Amino acid sequence: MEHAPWSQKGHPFAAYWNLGCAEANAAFAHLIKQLLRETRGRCVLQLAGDPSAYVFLPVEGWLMTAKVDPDGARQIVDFALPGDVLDPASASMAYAAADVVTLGRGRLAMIPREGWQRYLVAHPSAAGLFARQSAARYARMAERMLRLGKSSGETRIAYAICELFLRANPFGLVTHTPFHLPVTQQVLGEFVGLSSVHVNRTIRAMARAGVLTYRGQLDVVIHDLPTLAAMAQIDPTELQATIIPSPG
Amino acid sequence: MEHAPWSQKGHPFAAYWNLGCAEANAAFAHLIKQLLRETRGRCVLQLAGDPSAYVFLPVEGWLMTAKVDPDGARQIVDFALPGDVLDPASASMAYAAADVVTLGRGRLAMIPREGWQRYLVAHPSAAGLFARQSAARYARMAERMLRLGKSSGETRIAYAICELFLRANPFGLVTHTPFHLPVTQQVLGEFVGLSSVHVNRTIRAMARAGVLTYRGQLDVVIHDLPTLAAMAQIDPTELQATIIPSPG
DNA sequence: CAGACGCGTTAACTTGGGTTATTGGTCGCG
DNA sequence: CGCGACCAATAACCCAAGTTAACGCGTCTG
Repeated sequence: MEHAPWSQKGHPFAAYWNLGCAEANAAFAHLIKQLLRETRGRCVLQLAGDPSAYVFLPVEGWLMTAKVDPDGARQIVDFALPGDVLDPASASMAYAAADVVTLGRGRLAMIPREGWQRYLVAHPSAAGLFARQSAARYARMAERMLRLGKSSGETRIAYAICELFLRANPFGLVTHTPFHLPVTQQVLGEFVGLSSVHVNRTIRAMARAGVLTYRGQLDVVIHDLPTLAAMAQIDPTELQATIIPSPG
Repeated sequence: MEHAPWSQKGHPFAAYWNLGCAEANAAFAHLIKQLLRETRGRCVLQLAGDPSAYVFLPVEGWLMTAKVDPDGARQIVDFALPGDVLDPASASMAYAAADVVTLGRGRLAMIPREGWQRYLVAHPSAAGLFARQSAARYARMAERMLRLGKSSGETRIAYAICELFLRANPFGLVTHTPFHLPVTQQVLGEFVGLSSVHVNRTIRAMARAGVLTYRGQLDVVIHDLPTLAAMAQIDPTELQATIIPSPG
């Protein structure tokens, strides 16, 4: 196949949006070609309540959608990993329901919503993939709401790590080898609804129990996936099937 | 306009799915005509993890999507009110991400997912409304995750009542008059992630403060919407615009 | 009609996790 | 190089919400 500008061997992004149809791939490449931009640091792309004209497609690095309450506390609603298409629209479609923020350095495409919708209508295989992504996002949010509402801090954190581990490694459950988790303990706390202090307490306890280790600031090694999965109250294979959209 | 079998004056359901196009309305009526069924009591229509072939459309009464954890604790993920279309699919599309359960007596249509998708492709105005509904659901879940992760019990309960009040009254913010809230305190607790005891404590306190009253078991009268909205940390008009899809 | 059940209500006691504060390490930058 | 910013780590204290238990009421049902 033609080597599209956004394609990269072994990269989740390329695997997701290779639709096995040269025409659709070309249309996709054309859609995002002009729109790639670099990001670094924490950078707000969209504010909740502001007019919303774009969908966001991270190519490298992660995005997050978040909401901030009047006291300044922030809740992360979902992460978008490379290949995910993130539409922050609220019920009115014209305004955003949540903030969109970058995490560290990366590249992303901002695609005008209308262009994106035309692309979906023209390419049913792309529409199918987007529908699977949307269903996956719903399943993830449901799963996380269960943890948020009913589970202990340990379970919430174990679940979050499992989810992000599965999403960051869509091709297999590789343990004993570091995977990159570009979130500080503060951010992890904003994701699971705990203070950063309690995140720290809990992760240290998990490390002491031999479940996982940090290699440097942002790389995690899972030593004992069965125990981690038990803490998270999930079955890894099953969770993968429900929250990871099958590509192409 | 022709009086379709599902149409009913002043009913939210009819307002949502009157697409202002006779052909689309007829196709819609045809789609659900054969599939209406009555429900009563708590009744499980779909189990998480089971094969999922239908989307659910309540016509009278509410549905809920929920997840149950290994200890038997339940978290309600979202409610579906008359006119909402509820697709419980997970990432794989073939299995359900959550349980679907009825609340009390009502009527609903179970539409095979494929038929529903064909209908959306054939009728862009319906697809547009469905997209707005999906965006509204996302906005609601984001808003609720913020409360679930970061807010006090009082705020969560006030928010839940505001959300359901707005959704149950899509045509205006009518206070001082009872509206029907077909959920017990137990269920409300499962919605906001609190024990039923704490839900009771909090609602009694709100009643003592003159914010709202119960008329009978399931009908609520809001006396002081500004205070309730302040407790919920929202602006009612703004919230309405972000979580209620505009009809037709 | 009597029993059982579900629901609302309240009280007494316990605990998980928030809050605040302090220390030390590491990175980026003037 | 030294400063400031950010982050991990840990301790001490406290409170919001969970848990358990008990009682009353309405309603379904055998």
